[in-house]
Amino acid sequence: MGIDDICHTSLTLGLGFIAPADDPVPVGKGEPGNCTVKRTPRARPGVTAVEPYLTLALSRESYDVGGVPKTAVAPSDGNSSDQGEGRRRHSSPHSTVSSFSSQRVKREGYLSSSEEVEAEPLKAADEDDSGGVSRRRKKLRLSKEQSALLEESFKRRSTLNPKQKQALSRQLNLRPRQVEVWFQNRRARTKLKKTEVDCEILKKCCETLKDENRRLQKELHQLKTLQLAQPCQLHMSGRATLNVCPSCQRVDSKSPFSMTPMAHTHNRMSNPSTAC
DNA sequence: GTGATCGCCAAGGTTACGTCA
DNA sequence: TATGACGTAACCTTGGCGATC
Repeated sequence: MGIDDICHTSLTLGLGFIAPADDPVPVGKGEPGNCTVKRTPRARPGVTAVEPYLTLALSRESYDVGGVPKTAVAPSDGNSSDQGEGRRRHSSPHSTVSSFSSQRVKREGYLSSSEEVEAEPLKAADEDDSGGVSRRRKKLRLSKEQSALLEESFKRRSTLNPKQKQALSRQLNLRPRQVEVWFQNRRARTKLKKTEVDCEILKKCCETLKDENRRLQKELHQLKTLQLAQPCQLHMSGRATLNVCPSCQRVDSKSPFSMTPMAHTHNRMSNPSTAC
């Protein structure tokens, strides 16, 4: 299928299709209360409601139980910045066709009735005070219970497979996408925190090494001075030599004239992390 | 075996909202 | 009460990787 074909398909089957704002569609067949939600594609600022987006379903029969076109790419959840992750993702490695796929829709749980968990956050985000279509995303504040459960899950595993995500989203009464985003952000924060901790450790390590270096330089200087003052004592046997580490120039303070190599010193310096 | 596609993730970043001092 | 700082939910972009077709 070429680009032209795709374009024709979009025009023929889906261009300008908008679920009527006053036509709530049922969501969540098995959900308690069988709530309804206005799944209205929200317009971008300055863009009319007929902004083209793709759908292959024009009739109500083509909706799944979640009330969402099974193969449609709706304009995601609506505000200007979060338009169509599925439209833009993999723009480089994947083709235009691919980026018009239903990735985002699937992620949002639109494709599968089993994935449609709840829609209240969407509903809240869909309408402004005047009952019209809001262009702002409604930020959800997770409850303490939700946060605790998410944290607990994150402690067990920092990534979720689709089943786990689904189960967790049901348990939390959140959309799978929300669980996914939470885990992504959580992983990012964890890594950032770890990086900060590592940075502090390295700073301390660096200071320690600087101090040690200064001390060793001083020690070396003293020994060189001593060597100049008493050369015969340092070459009494003709075999004894200063035991100086070639990399850090440290002299074995316990036995400066030993014949044994300073393996421990080399190891310490070649692996700075063990030095701290 | 190879290429296209898909799904997921990481990394690095932005935006917008809620909270609090 | 207004405001700025901060935390964070939600999202974007680019790119990598494994699985599948």
